[in-house]
Amino acid sequence: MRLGIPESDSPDVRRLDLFSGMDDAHFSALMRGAYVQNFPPQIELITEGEPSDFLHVILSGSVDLFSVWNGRETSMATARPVSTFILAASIKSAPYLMSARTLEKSRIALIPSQDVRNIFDVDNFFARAIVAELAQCYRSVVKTKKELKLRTSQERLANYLLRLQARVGAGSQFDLEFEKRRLASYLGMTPENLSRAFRGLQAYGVTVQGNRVNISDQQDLERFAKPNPLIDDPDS
Amino acid sequence: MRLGIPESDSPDVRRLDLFSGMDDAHFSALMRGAYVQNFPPQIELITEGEPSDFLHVILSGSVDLFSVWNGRETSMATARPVSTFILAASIKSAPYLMSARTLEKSRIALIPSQDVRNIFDVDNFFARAIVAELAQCYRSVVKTKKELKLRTSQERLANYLLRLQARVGAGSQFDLEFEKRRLASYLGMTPENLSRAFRGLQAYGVTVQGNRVNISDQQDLERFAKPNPLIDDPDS
DNA sequence: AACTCCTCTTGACATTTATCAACTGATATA
DNA sequence: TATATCAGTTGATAAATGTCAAGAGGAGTT
Repeated sequence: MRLGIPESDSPDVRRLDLFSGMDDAHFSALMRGAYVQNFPPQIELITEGEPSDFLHVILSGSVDLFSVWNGRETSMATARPVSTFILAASIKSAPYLMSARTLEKSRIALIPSQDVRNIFDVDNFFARAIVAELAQCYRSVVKTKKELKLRTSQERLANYLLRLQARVGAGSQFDLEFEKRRLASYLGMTPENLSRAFRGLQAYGVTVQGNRVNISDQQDLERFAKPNPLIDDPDS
Repeated sequence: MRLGIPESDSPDVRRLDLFSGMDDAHFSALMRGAYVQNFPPQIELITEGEPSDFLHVILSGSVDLFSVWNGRETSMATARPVSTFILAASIKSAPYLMSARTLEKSRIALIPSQDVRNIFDVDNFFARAIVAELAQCYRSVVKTKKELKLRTSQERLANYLLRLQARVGAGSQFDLEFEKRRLASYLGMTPENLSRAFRGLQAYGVTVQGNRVNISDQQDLERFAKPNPLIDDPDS
């Protein structure tokens, strides 16, 4: 761990929507108080309920945001480069609502929440960017909550596959982005049920071998999945 | 409908966290472009997917925020006085993700989204308040999503009752705030299942007659419900 | 009182989802 | 080569939840 973000990482952070419009001096001030650290896989970065002292920026690797209650655990979201997470908790100085653990070797910048709040007060571009980011996060959770309440597990899987396909810009073949047990948890079902959901989607031309997904009849799958921009579009 | 918010309503709006800290001139500017309107019950104020031209402030009555997909409908949240709704869509100029309908006779202020964005740029207090409000909304959805994924329907009902009891500051007896069919939808279950969940909670000292709820053994219910601040506390 | 409308409840049943245990297949390792 | 490990799958079964149809109980109306 070292104080101040090294030259090599700074441009990656700067490029984020959250930081791209702000004043140079303000950005430098933010970076001066920040750390960058490399973490091995499966490290718990954040535990829900703890005070939120840092805004996290993931530079490489990936991070699972998950929650626990009464001995049960569920995956809430995945953070990937280059983006921030737990912005809301940082801004409010409120305890984290979700825990975070690295899924793979990851490089992460930690910016003191107090610095974020200070710069927020003096930089209108930054303030606007924070608002945009928060609004984006909010709408993203609303969409996943809608999906949970309105779709069966098989429908969630079908639409997830279509979203993944669109995101990686793939044709009929692409790879799952992480292990199936986590995908199951993310989609709100058990691993056993995910297997059965995949098998059920064979009727609509979906096959899986290991991590490889093949969609043989796009139209047919879409007819079943009924994707909707107000749930499935990442923006909008 | 009339242009400009009347004297009688203005203080109610001003009192909101979102507006309480801002400059007088800026507040007046916001109010000048705003409407106030009275709506009868069961009026659809907003339809999801439409462009978000106004920030809504509910002055009296109550509003149901709900969503639809593939012929299914679910209640996502209830807006009550005095608070705003669909702030995120207004800020982003993005389409509404949820529809809104009045549950009862309601008085609602409509502030043009463009005005909100303009004042945001020149009033730092207002900007900070918007960020705080958005962060609050975000955390609120995260909590309800956690509850959906981690709790069974009976557990959700038990914890909902405890939250309602705390909110209305009641002892062992209090009234449900709206009809059971909507409560069921809000909690993510069918009306039939809500009935059975209530019956199941009799084992923990909960009885219902009409809208009247009686909790005869607080400890026992809490032992079953296992409320958790990171899901059930409205603030934090 | 009789009727209507409505929400809520109940019972029977179907579907969905979870649980548990066993098994498969791939990978790594000794 | 044998073995251990682990994610994933499968089957049997259980539990949770949804669906459908019928009935109970209120509130208002005629």
